[in-house]
Amino acid sequence: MDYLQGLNPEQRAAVEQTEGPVMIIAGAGSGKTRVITYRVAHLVRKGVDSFNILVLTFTNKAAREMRERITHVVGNEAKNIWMGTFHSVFAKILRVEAEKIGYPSNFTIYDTDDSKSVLRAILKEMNLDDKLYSVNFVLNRISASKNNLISWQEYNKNEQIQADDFSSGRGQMGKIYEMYATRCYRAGAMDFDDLLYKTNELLKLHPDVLNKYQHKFKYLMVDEYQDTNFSQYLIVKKLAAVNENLCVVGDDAQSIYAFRGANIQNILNFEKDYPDLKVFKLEQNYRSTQNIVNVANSIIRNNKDQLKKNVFSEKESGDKIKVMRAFSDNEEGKIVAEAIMQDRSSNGLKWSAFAILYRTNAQSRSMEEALRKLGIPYKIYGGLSFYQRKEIKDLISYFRLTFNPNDEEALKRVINYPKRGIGDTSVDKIIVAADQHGITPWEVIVEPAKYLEGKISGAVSNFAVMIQSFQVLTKTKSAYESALYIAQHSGLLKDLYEDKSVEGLNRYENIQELLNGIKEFSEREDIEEKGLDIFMQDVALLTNDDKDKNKDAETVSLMTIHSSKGLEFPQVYVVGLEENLFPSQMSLNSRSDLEEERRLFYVAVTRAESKLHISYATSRFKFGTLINCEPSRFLDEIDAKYLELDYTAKPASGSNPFFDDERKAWSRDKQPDTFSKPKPAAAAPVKTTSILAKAHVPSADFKPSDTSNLQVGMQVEHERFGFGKVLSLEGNKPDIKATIFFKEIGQKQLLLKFAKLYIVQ
DNA sequence: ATTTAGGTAGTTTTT
DNA sequence: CTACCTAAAT
Repeated sequence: MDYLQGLNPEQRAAVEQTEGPVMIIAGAGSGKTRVITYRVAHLVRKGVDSFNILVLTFTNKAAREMRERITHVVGNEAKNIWMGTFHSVFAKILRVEAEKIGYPSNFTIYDTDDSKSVLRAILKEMNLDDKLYSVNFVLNRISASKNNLISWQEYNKNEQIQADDFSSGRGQMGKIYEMYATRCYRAGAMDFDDLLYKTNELLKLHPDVLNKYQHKFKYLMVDEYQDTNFSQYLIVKKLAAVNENLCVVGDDAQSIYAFRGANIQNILNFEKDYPDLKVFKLEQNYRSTQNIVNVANSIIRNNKDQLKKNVFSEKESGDKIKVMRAFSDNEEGKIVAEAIMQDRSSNGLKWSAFAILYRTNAQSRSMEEALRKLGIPYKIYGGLSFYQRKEIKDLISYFRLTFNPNDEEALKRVINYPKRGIGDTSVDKIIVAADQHGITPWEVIVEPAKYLEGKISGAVSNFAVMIQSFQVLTKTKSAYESALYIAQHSGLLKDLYEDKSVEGLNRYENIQELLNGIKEFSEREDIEEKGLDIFMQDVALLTNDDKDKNKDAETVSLMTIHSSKGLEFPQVYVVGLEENLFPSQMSLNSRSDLEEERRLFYVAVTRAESKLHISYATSRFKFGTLINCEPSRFLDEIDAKYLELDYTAKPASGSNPFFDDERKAWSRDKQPDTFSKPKPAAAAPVKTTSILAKAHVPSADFKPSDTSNLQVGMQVEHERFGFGKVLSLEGNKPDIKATIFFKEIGQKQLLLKFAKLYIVQ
C-alpha cells in the first residue's frame, strides 16, 4: 500500500473510505486526480473486481489520463474498469440495449452541426421568423428540455412552458421539438443529449436492464460532479441505488458550465439524497503560492451560493499579482508579450511555462499579433476540432451512411459530393416523397420508380448502388481496407487530390491522417473486432485533444479560461478584465450568472503556480467599433494588499486622437488606488457606423416591365436597388448587359434577361 | 447547377 | 471585423 504514503491525512481518508456514499470537495490544486486514481487503485487492491467499477469523467482526456495512472499502480487490471465520459459510457450501453427502446444498435450519433442542420431544415419548412427562432436558440431550448428530461409530449402539455413560449412569441417551439425528435428517430440518430436522455428512458422503462447495471457497477465514481446536469444526476442516482457505493468528486467553486445545463445544485444538495454521506474536504493547495491562493479566496468569497471551505497554501508567499493597464486591445497584447519576453529571460523559463487566458476566443487575435511581432512561439488551443473539419465529416458521412443508410444528415452531405449531378432540386424531391410516404429518403433512393413521379436521374440509382456495395464490402474487410476503398470509390479522395490550392492540400493531408488513424485501429491487437463499424461507434464523441500530437511543444499557450480548466502553468496572464467582457455582458442580469463568471475568474487565477498577471484595456474594438472599457468589478473585489499595479504602459503616441482624453487621465492618475472610475455610461460606442443603403422598398404596384426595348437614359426601378437611370447598354440579344446608376446604391451592371426592372419613363 | 455577393449575428464548450 | 449562411447572379 505504498501509494498511500504520499497522501495527506484528508486525501488518505478519502481514498480509504471505499464504502457508502462519499463526497470529496476538492479545492483547486488539491491533488484531486491523485485521490481519484488512488481510490480506484485502492478498490482494486482491496479485492473489488475491476469489472464492477465505473468511473465517469467529463472529457475523454481525463478518462485516458486516469486510466494510465491507475495502470501504473495496479497494472493490467485497469483495463477492465469502465471508465469514460458519460456520453461514451452510455453510448456503449445503448448500443447493446437500443432495440429495447426502438433504436437500431448501429444508431448514428448526431453532433451539434448535424442537429443544427436538422433544425434549419425544419425552421425553413415551417417558414418561421428566423429572428425569433434562431437555430441556436431553438437548439438550446430543446437541449435544455432534454437535459431536464422533458419529452416533446410533456413539453407540449406543460402549461408553464407553453405560456412562456407564447408570451415570447415562440408558440411553435413545441411543434419544432416534436418534429426534431421525430426526424432524429426516423433517421436512427441520437444527438448528444439523447445519449443521456435515452439512457434515462431505458433505465426507467426496463427495470431488468437497470437491475443488470446496478449489479454490474458496484462502485461508482463521478469526477467534476459540479458540472453534471439533471439527466446525468438521475442516471447516477439510479445506478447507485442498490449498493450506494457512490463517490462524487468536485469543487462547487469551479462550476463553470451552467450555460449548457450543468446544475451546481447537484453538488450543493448531494447531502439531501444521502444523509449518511461522508464528506472529505481537500483544502491544501499544492499548486500555487500563498498570494495566488489568497487572491482566489478573496474573489470567491463574494459568491453567496457555495460550500464552506478554506483553501490554503503552504508554499512561499510569492510575488504579488501584477495588474497591467493598457489603452487598447492591441496595446494589451503588446505589454503582455513584452512582459513574457522579459520574464522568460530574467527567470530562465521555457516558453511553455506561460499561458495567456481570456474570456472569449475573439481576444486571441490581438495577443497573437503581439506575440508574432516579437517572434514568440505560441499555440492556440480550442477552435475547430479535427473531426469537425468539412473533409473529415464528408468521409465519415460515407461511413455513417454505409452502416445506417437512414442517416439523413449524412445522406444530404454526400449525395452530391463529389459532384455527381444530383442537385438541390432532386434532393428536395426525394425528401418530399419520403415525407409523403412516411419513409426515409434512403428507401426512396433504393426504389425511385415506386415513389417518384417522372424520370429520375440515373445518378441517384448509381449512388444507391455505390452505397450498397460499401455495405457488402465492410462486412468482411478490416476498418482500414473498407475506409480506403470508400475514400477512393466515392470519388472523394480524387476530388481532394485534384485541388492543388494550399487548403486543398491540407484537406488531402487531413484525410490521409484520418486513414492512418483507422489503420492504427485495424492493427491494434487488444481488440477482437476491427471492422469499420466498430471504429465508427464512438468517433462522434471524439474531440480536439483526443488527437493532439505535439502537446509538449515549446510554446506559449493561448486558450479560453473554460478550456484551461484542469491545467496549470508557472506563469499565467489573465487578460481582458473589463466590465461587459469579464464579467460578460450576458451575465449581468442575474446573480447566478454573475456568480458563474466569478467562478470562472477563480478558475483562471488558480491555474497559476508561481506568478499571476492580470491585464485590462481601457478601449477595445468590438465588432468593428471602438468602445470604452471600464475595469472589471472583479478587480475591486481583490484585496489590494495582494496586488501590484503596473501602469507604466503609455498610450502609443500620435495614434488615435481618441486617446487624448485617456492620455490626460493617465498623466493625472498614474497610480490610482481604486479601479472604479466616475461612472461614464458603460461601454458607449465611440464610433458608430452609419447605416447606409437601407433596403429599398419597392412600390406597391411593382412589376417587372418588358425590357426588350430598354434605351439609354430611361428611368427604371429595381426591387432591391431602387430607382436608377440607364447609363449604357452593351452586348447582343439575349445577353444584353445594362449599366445603371441607382440613386441609393450607385452604379451596377445587370443582365437584362435576369434583372427584374420596372420602366418608370 | 454552381458560384459569388450580400446580410447578419456575434460568450463560454464537451459530448 | 469576420465567419457563416442564404439568396441572387451567372
